[in-house]
Amino acid sequence: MKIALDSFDYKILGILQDNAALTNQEISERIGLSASQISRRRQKLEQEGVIRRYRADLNPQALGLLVTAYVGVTLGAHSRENAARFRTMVTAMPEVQEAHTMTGDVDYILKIVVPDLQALSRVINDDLLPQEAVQNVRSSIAMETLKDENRLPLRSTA
Amino acid sequence: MKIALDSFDYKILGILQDNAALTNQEISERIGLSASQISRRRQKLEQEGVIRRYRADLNPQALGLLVTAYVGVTLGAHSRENAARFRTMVTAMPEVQEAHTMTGDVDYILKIVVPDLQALSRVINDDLLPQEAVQNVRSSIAMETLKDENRLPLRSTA
DNA sequence: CTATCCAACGCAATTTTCATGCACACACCC
DNA sequence: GGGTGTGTGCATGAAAATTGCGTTGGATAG
Repeated sequence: MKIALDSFDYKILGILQDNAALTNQEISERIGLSASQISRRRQKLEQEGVIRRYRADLNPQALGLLVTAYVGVTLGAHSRENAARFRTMVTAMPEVQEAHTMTGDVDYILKIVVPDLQALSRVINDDLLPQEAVQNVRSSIAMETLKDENRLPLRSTA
Repeated sequence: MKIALDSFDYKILGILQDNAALTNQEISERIGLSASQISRRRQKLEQEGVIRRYRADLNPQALGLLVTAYVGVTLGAHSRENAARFRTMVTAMPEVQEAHTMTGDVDYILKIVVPDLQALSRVINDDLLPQEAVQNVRSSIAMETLKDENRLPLRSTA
């Protein structure tokens, strides 16, 4: 199933990506399309899976989550089961916001958000390092976040 | 101004963080508080800045954004202006989802999302490397994303 | 122990927003 | 030229959010 999006769809996505609290009427006024059409197009986009869901974007500072860190994990040449266990574990850890397998010298990169450095240390020493599969862990702490919008770049063409 | 949150607030935040499309009535049923109170508490949380905004979470695959990369940037010992220019530039680049200044041997980590490897190469060679301040760039590509929910870990206490 | 106060609560009424049936317009194909 | 299909705006009915209001419960002071 091919998904065809026109420029109205892109405009709607671009707006909703920044502010999903706008009413269809407000979106309507910004892009010059009736509110009912906005509604129908949104339904389509949701059904097609282009819009995965709607989320509240919380302020980490206000919640006492002051430390963001990127942790590079290297796995040893271990059993498939241990590696699988590592992935399951990491996926289930609430402090881990993102986890990717990477090309290059590091196998995994984890984005971790915690209240303070002590909590980071706990996560690394108690949760990550004890795992069989883990050979090495290198963490780097974000001192200042310049940008963290997780806004996808929508191609302007079409 | 100290922000005091009780367990109802945490429950609301936890739910909205996963699904902001739920009605107050539905949230009400899940946590045992009337819909009108959910509404009032949400207003308070929004006003206090705990809830920053509501966003549509888009599917990168469906939009042809197939490549996620983490790029570590090292700055040379250059002028303050060049460094500032770098930060401005990076903040304005749509492909850059996140940008953090880091502790350790790398000055910045950028999370970049692009359609393909060619586009990544373009970003690095045309946008990043030509900058005065930039000394070195090392990129690592995400082969598989295990987790990318950007869900903050809300402390269960209180 | 009781009176008072204040914040939080639920209910119900109001207002806003959403969803959909319907008729029309435009483009494309036969 | 006529028919078909997709997309559109308008208007209506349904659903949801918001808010006024009276009440409740817990803390504090007398």
